[in-house]
Amino acid sequence: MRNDTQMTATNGLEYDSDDEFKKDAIEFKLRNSQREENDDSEDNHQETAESATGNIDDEVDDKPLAMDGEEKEYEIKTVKDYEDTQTEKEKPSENQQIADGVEPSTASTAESSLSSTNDHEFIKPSLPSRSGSPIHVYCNKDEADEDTPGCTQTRNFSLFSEPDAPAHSDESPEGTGTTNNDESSDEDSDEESETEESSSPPKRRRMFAPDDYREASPDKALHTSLHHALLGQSLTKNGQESVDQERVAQIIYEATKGSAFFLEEQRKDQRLTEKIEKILALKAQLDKTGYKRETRMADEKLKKLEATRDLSQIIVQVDCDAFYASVEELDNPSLKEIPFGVGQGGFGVLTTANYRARKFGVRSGMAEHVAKKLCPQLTIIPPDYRKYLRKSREIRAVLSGYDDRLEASSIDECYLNITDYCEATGRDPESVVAEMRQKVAEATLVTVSAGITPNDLLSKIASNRNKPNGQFRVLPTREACMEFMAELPCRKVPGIGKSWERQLSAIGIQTVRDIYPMRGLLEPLFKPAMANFLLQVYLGLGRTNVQPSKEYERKGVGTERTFAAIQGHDQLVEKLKHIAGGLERDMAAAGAVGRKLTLRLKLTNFQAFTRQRQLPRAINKQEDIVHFAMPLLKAYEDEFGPDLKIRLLGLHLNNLSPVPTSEQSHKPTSFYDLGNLEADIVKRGVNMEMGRVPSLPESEYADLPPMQISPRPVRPEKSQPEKEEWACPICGKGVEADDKVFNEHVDACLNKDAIKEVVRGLDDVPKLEPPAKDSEGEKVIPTKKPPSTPSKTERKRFFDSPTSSPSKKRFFDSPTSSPSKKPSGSPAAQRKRFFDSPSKRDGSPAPVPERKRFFQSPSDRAEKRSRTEPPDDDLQAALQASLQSGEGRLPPPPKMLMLDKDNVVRGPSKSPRGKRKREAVGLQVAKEKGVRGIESFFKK
DNA sequence: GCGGATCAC
DNA sequence: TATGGTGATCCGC
Repeated sequence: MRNDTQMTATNGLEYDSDDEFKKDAIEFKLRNSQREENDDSEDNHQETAESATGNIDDEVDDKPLAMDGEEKEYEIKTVKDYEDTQTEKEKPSENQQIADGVEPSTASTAESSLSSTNDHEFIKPSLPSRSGSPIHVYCNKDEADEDTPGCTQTRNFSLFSEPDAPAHSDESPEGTGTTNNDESSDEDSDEESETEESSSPPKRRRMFAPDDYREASPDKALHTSLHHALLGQSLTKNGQESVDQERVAQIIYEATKGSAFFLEEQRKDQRLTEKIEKILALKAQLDKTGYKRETRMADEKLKKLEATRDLSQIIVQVDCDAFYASVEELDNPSLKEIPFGVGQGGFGVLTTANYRARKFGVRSGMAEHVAKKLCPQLTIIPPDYRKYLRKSREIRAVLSGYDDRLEASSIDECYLNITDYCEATGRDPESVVAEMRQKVAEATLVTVSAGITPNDLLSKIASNRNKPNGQFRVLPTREACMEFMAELPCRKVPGIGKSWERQLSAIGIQTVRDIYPMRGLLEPLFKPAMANFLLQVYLGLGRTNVQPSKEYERKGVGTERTFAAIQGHDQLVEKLKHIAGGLERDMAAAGAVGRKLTLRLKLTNFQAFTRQRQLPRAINKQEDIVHFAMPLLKAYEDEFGPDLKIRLLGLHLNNLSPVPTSEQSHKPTSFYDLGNLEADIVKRGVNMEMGRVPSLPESEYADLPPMQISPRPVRPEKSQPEKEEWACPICGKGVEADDKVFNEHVDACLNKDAIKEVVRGLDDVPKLEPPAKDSEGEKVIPTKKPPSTPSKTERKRFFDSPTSSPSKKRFFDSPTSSPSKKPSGSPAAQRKRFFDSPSKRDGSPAPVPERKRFFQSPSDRAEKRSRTEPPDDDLQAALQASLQSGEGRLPPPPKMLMLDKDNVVRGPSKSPRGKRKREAVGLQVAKEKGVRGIESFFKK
């Protein structure tokens, strides 16, 4: 029954539709359009246009890099489909509780066999330390992974089957010389993973060990590491599981090789390699001298952290499946049958790709030209952020029925605390979430995945576990949480990216479980913050407070743009003014002024630099920005000379404080006086009438509500008259300094007809009454709001702002963390932010930070972009501007060395920075002059 | 405090 | 021909 629904005909890639996007879409019409992506003729080397570019013809092949039972997946689920499958699958299992007894060993054996048989020697075959404690399994469905104790998962419909096993086994490596050997053992591993596919954790089919380079020859090391680096950060995303990553890596490598971008990646990778070598040296030393004391200290730390564990909350993370792609498919169902990505086409990067495209190894964040090599028939359609935003709000409207204080962490992700809801309704979390997802699917036709656990960290990871269209629960027990984390490859942990993955791998930490034996080394080898973070990860701790994003304080506002290389004072200044203009708009929208200005630029060789200065006064106007930025620019010009050639320029303002109200409320000059999101939308509407909205370079937070900006003298705050009033960003009037009162007032302002009219339906989180009213017609979801108990409500009101993007900071901010941490924010923020203490949760009214105000900010970057945008000049910038979102982001770190080493050092300043910069110049100049030997250039 | 790096999305 | 933008944190110096 899994494939029933679909079976898509893959051919006829031609757009049959007349959809609007067709016009604008930049499509890379597949050359062999008649070819099915499934074409099995293995040896078809595409001799398509790519050949022009040479090199990789032999490696490329039009067939997907994975071929398993693909076809079924991509169908967009209709409500009907949903219901059908839903009933059969979920029904029976719901609530079914298969308790207990599965020996943990099940999992560990499966896992170890997996890792040991796999091609990666780098995965420790170890994993001995398994708490022998009995664990119980709580499964909902047949395919539930029995190896994940304490967890339950549900997949409602099988349209999206688990990524099946890869089938490419045979034609493995071959490819290019460098990388294969060591990894070539993967034939068998493929087999293995095939059979064990259903087993444990997310596939760990990484083809390149981040650090096995150490065992390889230098040359090979370079390639191995670099390949891995070039795979990009969305490697771990869904839809990639069955892809032959090695081949993908090879193609990417070939397509990238030699470019400026590539060279910079190499440089970065080399720096990291050196850093790791130092770490290893230190480790060797510690191994010799022993580190028992450190281990003891780590144990102490663990004990303290353990004491902060809070299992009382039910935190749900909801994540849309291939969001942008899904929305596009809704508009144009024919897209379901072809591999496509959302991007500007031609020379940008993809913001997302549908599952069909992912089969080819295409991922978000990937350069479009590279994606095209991986999948010649890939169609690229331009993004329509308004559309996504609308859909996003529809989804939130449904979700808000379960937690009206949900936290939107991005356009397609939300955190909810459904503790109250479950309590009030007496329902079980899983059925609640299943229902929630179903309602979302019915109302919006978009499927979402969810993670149900005691905290945000676990939920974030869990929601990915059974994606797409599935849910996964980790029971609120210490054992379940730890087991869940234990088997996880570190890279899956939010906060651990490419760099940390390599560093950890280097000292033998591949999975979270491996952290424990190394606990004593963490602090000495890494920094306290990271050490602390890792211990929390090991314990499976995370934050349990969920609150509207707007309650987080904003720290800075910035604008930057990439463009065709420019050079020369005049051009630089002109560009600077342009960027400053954009920043002024963003600042206006943010209702802020800043006292620290940062100028950032990227040379044509991709090396980036920043320089900042404190300002004599807070500013937010283009004129001032340009004025104060000029010296910074000048400094660069002086340093680099007339050869300074850049591809990106950016300006950022930090140390924000709200625009003086006097100033603020009296300038009806622009839409921004409305001071918020809605204003932007209004403006956008205007733009709309004039035609296409300039590519909104959306980014994830596009839809985030305004954040707060504390009044500046946050720190000292002496003379601050007690906060009796807060200024309403809309009407400018002072309002009682009470969260509730204030927000109500703001809401009221926002509801004013004029604005409301235009913006209707676009509220951050639409009110509950008319939930899905305008959604696809029929089904109106009666998302009745759960009667929230006062006490819990109080919990939610907790305001202790984690000063920042909650998702990041929390990691390094342990409850017990060192006192040193700067409270960045009002003193009130000094309190622990991320781990609510039980007492707080239970009602103590959140202490309101001093003079907290509700200032709007360009929370919605999409919109910001839309207004800010392409003042003619750079079309390119506009294109570039449109970016990523729904999914991954850019390529990661890199690897090997190249020039330098030695030389370069000469010259006056020996400061590392100076050194680097000169090197940069040298490179740039050398390149321009066609100088071959960098050394010689410098020496002369 | 600054500049570089890393990370998320 | 040719790899984004925004915001935030941490680290080394």
